[in-house]
Amino acid sequence: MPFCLLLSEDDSHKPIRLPHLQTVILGRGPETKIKDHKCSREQVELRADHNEGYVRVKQLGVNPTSVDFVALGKGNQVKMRIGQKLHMVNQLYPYTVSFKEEVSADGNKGSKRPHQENSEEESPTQRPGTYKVPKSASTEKARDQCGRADGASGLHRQPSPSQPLKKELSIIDKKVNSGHWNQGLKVSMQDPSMQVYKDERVVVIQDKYPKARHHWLVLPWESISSLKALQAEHRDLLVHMQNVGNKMVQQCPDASRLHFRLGYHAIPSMSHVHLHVISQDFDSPCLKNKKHWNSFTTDYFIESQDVIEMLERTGNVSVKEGMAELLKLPLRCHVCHKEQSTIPKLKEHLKCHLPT
DNA sequence: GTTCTAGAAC
DNA sequence: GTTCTAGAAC
Repeated sequence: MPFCLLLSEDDSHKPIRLPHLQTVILGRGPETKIKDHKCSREQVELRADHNEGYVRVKQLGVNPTSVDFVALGKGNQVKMRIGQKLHMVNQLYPYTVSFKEEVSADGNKGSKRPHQENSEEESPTQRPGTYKVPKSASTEKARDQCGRADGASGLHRQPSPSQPLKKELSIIDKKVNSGHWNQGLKVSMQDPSMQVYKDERVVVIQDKYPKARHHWLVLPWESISSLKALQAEHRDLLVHMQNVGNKMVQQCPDASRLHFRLGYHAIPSMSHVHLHVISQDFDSPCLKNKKHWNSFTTDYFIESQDVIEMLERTGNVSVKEGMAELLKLPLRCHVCHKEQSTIPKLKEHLKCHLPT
């Protein structure tokens, strides 16, 4: 059974044991003997994976924690391996990690001790050896309109066990994982190659996984996390977003043949307010499951106009309860309202409503 | 948000 | 046996 230690490089205290898949929070305190007030009491969260041979390092404090001198930023995390150096805060208080085989009392390496098994340890939840690469090739193959799929979300690379110490991968980790997947829109909207329109207030990008032949997202430059954060002063911005969305439709060569809707998801997965502009063909390989379908065809999809009117009426935007349950409703055609038993059958059915 | 896969449904 | 979904992991 391997075990993992966090070693103080300047030997200021004893090694700290990092149990398998358990989070350990460290910072200023007796355990590290750090007294520097730039270091939070809860500066980092560490989680060692003994099977994969890395420690996930997440910065919790305000001041920078770094791995190999690259600052993480609050809330961000990277995987740290043997040979890499962690600085707890401000490039100070250096640490390394070590993974070693524990030698049991009978001298056998790796033998399980009784009553020490736990299900998580014995059945690693992470598949070993998966090294995900951006799926641009397959996505583009599936549909040209899918556009670029360059890793703004859902593309967390993992190292291959055959190359566990390759430093390049750690550097990629830092770049690609610098933020949770739900922050992906903030990355995409800043990427000029994703932008299809921009002005001083908003930017439009193609949805990376379009659920129809035409699917854009209109995002304000202003950082607004969700509908809940909207205030009366945002009314004109929302109107502008809707106008830009309508412009996107007008310039679309299919505008005369396809119907479009403009609206917001009641409970979006991605952070940063975004207006969906989506054609109603739902003809896309990226539309794969009940959640996808119901998020655009039930009241989970809130019309842009309704959001604006609510903001004008009440000064804020509230989302009704029970929205999440709408995602589990049976699959029903949005045109003829006929129920379909499975996604493949629904997709086959939708063909009959496509323009000829 | 997507991917992956166990196991339910057929 | 295969297809499909739901839930976990990221």
